[in-house]
Amino acid sequence: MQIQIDNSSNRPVYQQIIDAVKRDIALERIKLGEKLPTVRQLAGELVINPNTIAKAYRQLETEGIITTRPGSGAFVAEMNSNISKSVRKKIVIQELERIAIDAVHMQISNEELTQWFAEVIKKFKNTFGE
Amino acid sequence: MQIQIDNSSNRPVYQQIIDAVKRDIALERIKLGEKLPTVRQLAGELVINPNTIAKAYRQLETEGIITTRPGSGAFVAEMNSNISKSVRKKIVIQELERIAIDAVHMQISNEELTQWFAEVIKKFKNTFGE
DNA sequence: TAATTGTACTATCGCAACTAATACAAGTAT
DNA sequence: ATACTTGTATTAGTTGCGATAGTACAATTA
Repeated sequence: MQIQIDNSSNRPVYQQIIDAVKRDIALERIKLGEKLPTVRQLAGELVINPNTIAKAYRQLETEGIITTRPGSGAFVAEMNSNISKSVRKKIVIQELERIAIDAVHMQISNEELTQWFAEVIKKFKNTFGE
Repeated sequence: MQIQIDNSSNRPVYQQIIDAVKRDIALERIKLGEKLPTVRQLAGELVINPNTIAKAYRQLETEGIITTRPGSGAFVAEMNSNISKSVRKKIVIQELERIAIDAVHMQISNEELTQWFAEVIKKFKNTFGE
């Protein structure tokens, strides 16, 4: 787990931790069943309040990304999305549209954007759904 | 200009207005030089404080999306991104990665995501850069 | 039994978002 | 010229979120 907190970012710290965990799982840097750093340990490393880490872990558990057990630790859970297919599509499309809009206003060409998309996809190809 | 404000959303109102204007421009619902609703008019329609609209317009002007003139109104400006190419790429890649990560955890397949991407792109194909 | 781990709770601080009211400056219409 | 419209600026106050701090609890591990 290598997490870089950007204090100048307007993205909340607890959210940056959630982002990092999700990213590392998607990139297979941490795998199913592996243990995450403890709340207090991560808090020490990053020099932030343990409550902030706890908040991130709590939300990750709510989302089904990890499972936690007091006395034991936090572990990477199996992937099984509890949201319905239609809702998932809605969410993703919404995010894709925002990118497209941003790209238009940045005067990025259709071809460029498509190529960048392909590059990104390649990075995660091992962990996509079946 | 048809703007829908979602008060239950955690996205700030002024940001939703910015999103809507950018979207309508990217979809060619409003075109170069056309006039936007006045601050007070929009505030009346959406039943929100004029200052909130003003804040959105001010930021849109800063980004170069619109030009405003007191006494006259706000108008759609020409598209010319002032950010460097490398920075633009960095921003877009970052957004694309976040989507990919979300998609992985939602167990969306590579093929599905790619198809959705293509669908979205098609909507905006007229307004992409050259 | 003692140490570790995640959770829960309360209190506090700082900041962003939003509302509100008002005044101002620049353009438009007559 | 005069009156109106338009975006801007300023100040003040409220609300909610993010983060910190300290403490206590429950479950697991050694």
